[in-house]
Order: sequence, then structure tokens, then C-alpha cells
Amino acid sequence: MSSAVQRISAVVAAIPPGQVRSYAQVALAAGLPGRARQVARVLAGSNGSLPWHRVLRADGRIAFAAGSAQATEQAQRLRAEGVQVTAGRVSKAQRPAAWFDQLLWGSDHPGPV
DNA sequence: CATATGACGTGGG
DNA sequence: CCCCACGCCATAT
Repeated sequence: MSSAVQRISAVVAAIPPGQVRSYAQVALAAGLPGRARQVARVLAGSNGSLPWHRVLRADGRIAFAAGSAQATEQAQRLRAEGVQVTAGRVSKAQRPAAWFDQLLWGSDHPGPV
């Protein structure tokens, strides 16, 4: 049987470049609903072989403290993939939830105006 | 076994 | 947008 760590790792590894997911989404996809914190710990313990920079908080904010080396690093990596990051947060259209919204309403819905 | 901690999340003021 | 409280879970002390 695969351990939780392995499943979480697999899910994170499967996130396409230029896209992001929230800790909660990863946990859910890994079959561990509610274990967002465990996802964070797995990433912290990962050696760097995983695209950890594609995992953000549910609100689209980078989980590290603003200004920290880690936060800067993550923002830079995301921009390198075409993800717009402003003030430690991913632009609305690219946020984790947007992925789900589009699935529900499609790409042609009114949107906030 | 009781507390404290954190790369979290949601709801309410 | 800011701040706070509470829930949740694996580890650490």
C-alpha cells in the first residue's frame, strides 16, 4: 500500500507547470480530505524533487512569510512559469479556486466587474 | 498523557 | 482589507 506521503507527493508532482493548487486541494486529490497541514509538512520534508512552488494557500497567497527567502524563491519560480504574482499573491484568474469555478461556470461567465 | 506549534481553512465582525 | 476565533492534524516537548 502507498503511504500518505507517497500519494501527496504524486499529486504534487502531477501539477502542470504554470498551474497552482491549494494545500487543501492536494490533500483532497490524495484521498486525505482535511489534511492540508500534512501536505505542508510533506513538502517541507521533500528534497526538492517536487514542484512545491505550485502549492499555495486557499486564498492564492504564498504560505511563507512575506519577504522571506522562501517566499521570494517561490514567487520567482512561479513567474518563470508565467504565473503572475503580486504582493506575495497569485492573480485572481490563476488562483486555485479559479480552476474549480471554471469547471462549474465555464470560461464565458460574467466574472467580477 | 497534556501542551504547544505550524508551508492550513473557514467564518464572522 | 484587517483582525480574530475556532477547527483540524501530525509532531515535538
